[in-house]
Amino acid sequence: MVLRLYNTLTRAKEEFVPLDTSRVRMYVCGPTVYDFAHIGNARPVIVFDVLFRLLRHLYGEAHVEYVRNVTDIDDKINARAQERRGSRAILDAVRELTAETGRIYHEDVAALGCLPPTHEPRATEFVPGMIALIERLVAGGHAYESEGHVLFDVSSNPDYGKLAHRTLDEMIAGARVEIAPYKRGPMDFVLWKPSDETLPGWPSPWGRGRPGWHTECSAMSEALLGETFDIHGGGIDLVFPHHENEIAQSESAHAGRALARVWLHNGFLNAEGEKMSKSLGNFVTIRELLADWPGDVLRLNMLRTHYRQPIDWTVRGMNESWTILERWYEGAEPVASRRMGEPFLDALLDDLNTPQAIAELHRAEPEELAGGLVLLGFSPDPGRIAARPPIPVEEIAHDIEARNSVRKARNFQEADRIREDLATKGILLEDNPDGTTSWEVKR
RNA sequence: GGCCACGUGGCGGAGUGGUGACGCAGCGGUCUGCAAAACCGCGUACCCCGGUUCAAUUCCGGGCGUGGCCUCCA
Repeated sequence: MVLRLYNTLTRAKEEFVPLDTSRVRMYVCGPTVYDFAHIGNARPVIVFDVLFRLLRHLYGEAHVEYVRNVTDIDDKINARAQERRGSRAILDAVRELTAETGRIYHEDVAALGCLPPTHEPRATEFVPGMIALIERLVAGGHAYESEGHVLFDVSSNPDYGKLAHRTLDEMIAGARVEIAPYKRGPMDFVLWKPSDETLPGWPSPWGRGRPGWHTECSAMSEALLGETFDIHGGGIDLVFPHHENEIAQSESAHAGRALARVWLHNGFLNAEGEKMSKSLGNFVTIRELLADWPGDVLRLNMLRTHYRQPIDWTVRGMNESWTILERWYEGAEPVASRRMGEPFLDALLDDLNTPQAIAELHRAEPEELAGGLVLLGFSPDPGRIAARPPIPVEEIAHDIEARNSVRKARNFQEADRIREDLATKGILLEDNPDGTTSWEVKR
């Protein structure tokens, strides 16, 4: 049983060997809490939840540590809080916004069947560690102060670009943005920036200010997982600059010792063939989807595509996922079973090939089906994906009764009329072999 | 402009140097008053052009197309 993972750092599938099998460590970049999470944000959460579950299966539940941070220091948060602060202090508005958004996020992600991570650090709890990290970088000649900012000197890190697989020259050649006057090098990035009285800020050797985004993850991962850990994950758009910069600052602060050994990145998600964006109006939140679809359906729909491939998120696809899940949940043995098929597990071990694993589930015996579903984070219980209860159940029962009595009288014309009538309301009748009639919602 | 992915049947989606994964839809059958569900059966797909090879969808080169990153972004 060998787990192989595609490492962005080497661009190859590698055998996964933890530094310490009694403490397997994974860090995944979590949400910036200023707005509802959209379905694209759900992809890494679900993908890395599956990996978390697989690692727990392989190494034992007590031996896997999963950290997913919450970014609650950010200029988008400040801007949003400013809009809705009213007469309150900005800090109160920020606190309220991040607390509320964080709560919604947790509800959404739980509905998608994701386990809580082992640790969920918030940036505001780790500011002293960030300052200490920056001080180390300044002392080591990797960072400099300029106009109240502290910047990372990219030229001090010969490895810079190793994750993105791009040289400094290539990046500078492709730069499309004006270079801030306080930067020495065009690719230098901010570790610390000044805050005026209207913004959240913390005292520091460089005055009252706040950390840059990349700094948060470096400080929190070090505090909770140590200098070097096993897996660092996130969306593919984070490869550059976020993860590249995390590597640069962490490894510069740690005498070149690796930040993470394996870097994993999930692909992007499009909606109905188009990039999801607010301007196109196809920006769909997890919350909105959960109003119309069971969380398990969204989860399966996500897992039917390999995590590194792009997904085209469509209503058609979700309907298909729902159909599959209904059949599975009816056929799966009660959840007590934890047995799973070898081909199923082999598929997951091969760089988390969930589409292949799902194909194996279609071939599996009921007990193995249940075991596989549980490992993937599903709850094989028909009630969990039962039709929502919008339906006038009593009225339907009454109609069915009426229909069955005319059927007994062999008045099939009237029986079919009742069936048609219900069908126009989206209710599909099924006459079972034992003489009973059941119904379901037609989609 | 620079860097990087991807292009498989009606649709979704794995995979492989040589017998058409798997699912959804569709069609045929069993069953049924008729349906539905369930079960059984049915499909000669790999963007184009070259090259390597006994053999390429799979490897190499070129082309076309789609998408991503280079700026906040999962």
